Amino acid sequence: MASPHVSVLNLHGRQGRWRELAAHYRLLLLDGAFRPDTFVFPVLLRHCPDIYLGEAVHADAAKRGLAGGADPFVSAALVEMYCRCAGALSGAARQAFDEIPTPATVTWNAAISSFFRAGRCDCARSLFDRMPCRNGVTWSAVVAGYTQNGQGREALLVFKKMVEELGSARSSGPTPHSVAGVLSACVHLWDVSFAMQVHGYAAKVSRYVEDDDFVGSVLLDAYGKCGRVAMARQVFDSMSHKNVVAWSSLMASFVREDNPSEAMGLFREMIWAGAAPNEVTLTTALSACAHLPSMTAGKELHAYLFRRRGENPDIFVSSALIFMYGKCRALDCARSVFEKDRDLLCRSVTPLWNTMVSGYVANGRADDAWLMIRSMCRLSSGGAAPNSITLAIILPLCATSSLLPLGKETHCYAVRNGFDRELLVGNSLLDMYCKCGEISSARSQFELMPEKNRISWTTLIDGYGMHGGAAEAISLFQRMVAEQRVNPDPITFVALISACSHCGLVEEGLRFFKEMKESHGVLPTAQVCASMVDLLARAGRIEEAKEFMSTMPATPGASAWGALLGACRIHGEVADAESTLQHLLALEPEGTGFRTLLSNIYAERGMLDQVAKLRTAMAGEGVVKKRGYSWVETRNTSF
DNA sequence: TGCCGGACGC
Repeated sequence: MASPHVSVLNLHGRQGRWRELAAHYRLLLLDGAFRPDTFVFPVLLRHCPDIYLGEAVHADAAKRGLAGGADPFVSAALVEMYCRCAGALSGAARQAFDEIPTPATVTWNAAISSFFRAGRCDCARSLFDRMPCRNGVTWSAVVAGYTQNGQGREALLVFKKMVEELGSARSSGPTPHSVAGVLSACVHLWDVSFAMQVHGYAAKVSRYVEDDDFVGSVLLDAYGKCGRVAMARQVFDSMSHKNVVAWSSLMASFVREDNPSEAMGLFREMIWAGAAPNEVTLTTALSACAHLPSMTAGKELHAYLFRRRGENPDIFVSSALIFMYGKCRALDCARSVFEKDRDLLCRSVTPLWNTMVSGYVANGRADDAWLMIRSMCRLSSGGAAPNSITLAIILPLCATSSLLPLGKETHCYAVRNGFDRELLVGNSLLDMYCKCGEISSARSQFELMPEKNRISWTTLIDGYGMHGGAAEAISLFQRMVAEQRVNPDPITFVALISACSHCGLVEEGLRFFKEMKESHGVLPTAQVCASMVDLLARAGRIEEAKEFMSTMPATPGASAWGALLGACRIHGEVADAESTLQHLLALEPEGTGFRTLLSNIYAERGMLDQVAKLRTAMAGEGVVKKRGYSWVETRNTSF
């Protein structure tokens, strides 16, 4: 008669209330008729919060003759508990598994998943390889396990192995779980062609994509995240039942590809279709309003939220609301949402503070951002501890205003709290030191980083380029290629070619452009082409730059023409400057900087009539040049 | 009555 007790214990466990669970268990023990059995111990083990209590439960189970492999379910739960509570350091989990004389398939599966959750891919794999009889759950557990541990390539290999062993018979073929799992791996790897293969394979052997809304939503999410929104839309349209995840995911894809109005259109379509949006959908819709940006649509959503939830805010939704108001330059509205929801949310609300700070940063209100940071640190007055995201928001502020002392103070905070070892913070520190001109500090920060990605390398290459260190930039790039841990992307080449450009190393720049396509498989973007135009034109090879622009793979944009105009100024090429300006004005009619640049070219050549004509024309069109300003700091006050 | 999969913010 264990079932009613198990339900009560499970209820407490699912709500994370171990103390109540343990109290209920002790109460049950007082009843002489109660015998803890094979159903009770797994519940106790699954929910116990730490290794000490876990060992106590283990001892209790042993006393009642249920441990040591006597019961397969208890043994599986012991494996799970030791993995969860002792993590990667304990052999107890492995020992608990080895004690089971003949594990059932579910026991193998549970143990494999537990090892993956503890990050012990090696143990999970050795169990998988030793398993006498695998089922569909086994394969999907291994695919998901590798994906969750960041080993997407391994997940793909296991999926391929599964297809080979099971064939494509519907009865024994891929389960919906394994298809969904491998698609997550494709997203991690950004491997859209494998996702397409999985799609084709699933379509051949089943109707999962159309009939299983879970698989459909994972597939459309994979396409969306890999930048194939049109394909995501096709999958969405083919789904016979569109669940809330499918709607939200497609909306998010539109926002990601900078098409927020399409996302809002989809949101309205969803409401008309009678589907109910949840917190995630609303967060995504708010994000679309922020990207438009549309205060009207955002306010409508705010009103809808208020009617719907009353006074119960959700941290994601509140954060999105603050972000939306910040993007609409309505910082007072953002601040009032922040003040109210910060008090209503009883949990840690650091993300809310972060969003508010980033709103001030995005609107150029650096002083307000710093005031918030200071009050965050005063936890006694209702602040929240700054985390690594906070640091990534404020470090660029130290860089743009060249507030090096504040940057260093932030660096110290990061070191004291262990955030400096995180990639995001490490890259932000690197960028801050580069922009503040402390290139040697940037270098030591780079060398100290335990983990580096493409952004780390590119940031430092760009930093050397900005400070005339083309030789260091080139040797750093060569080291990046030699180490083969990360691949360069178009941005890396922009940094590298710009470094060559600033030092007049035209031939090297041309060589890197050639290598980019031929050796690294990186396709030139508009930005890369603009840096090539800059390279040639800045060195006075204006004709070659123009020739490059007429043959370059991307259509020349404002940055390419702007680079040409800048070079015309250096080399006093008035006629070229005039024709270049016409192209720029066609692309950006509102641009005032370019016209000012041309007027400076006239002025430097003594062509004062032309200067006057241009200035009059600008005034006639109502074009006003933004006033430039510089930033000075003395005794902690900025001017 | 236990094993595997999904969407959102800073």
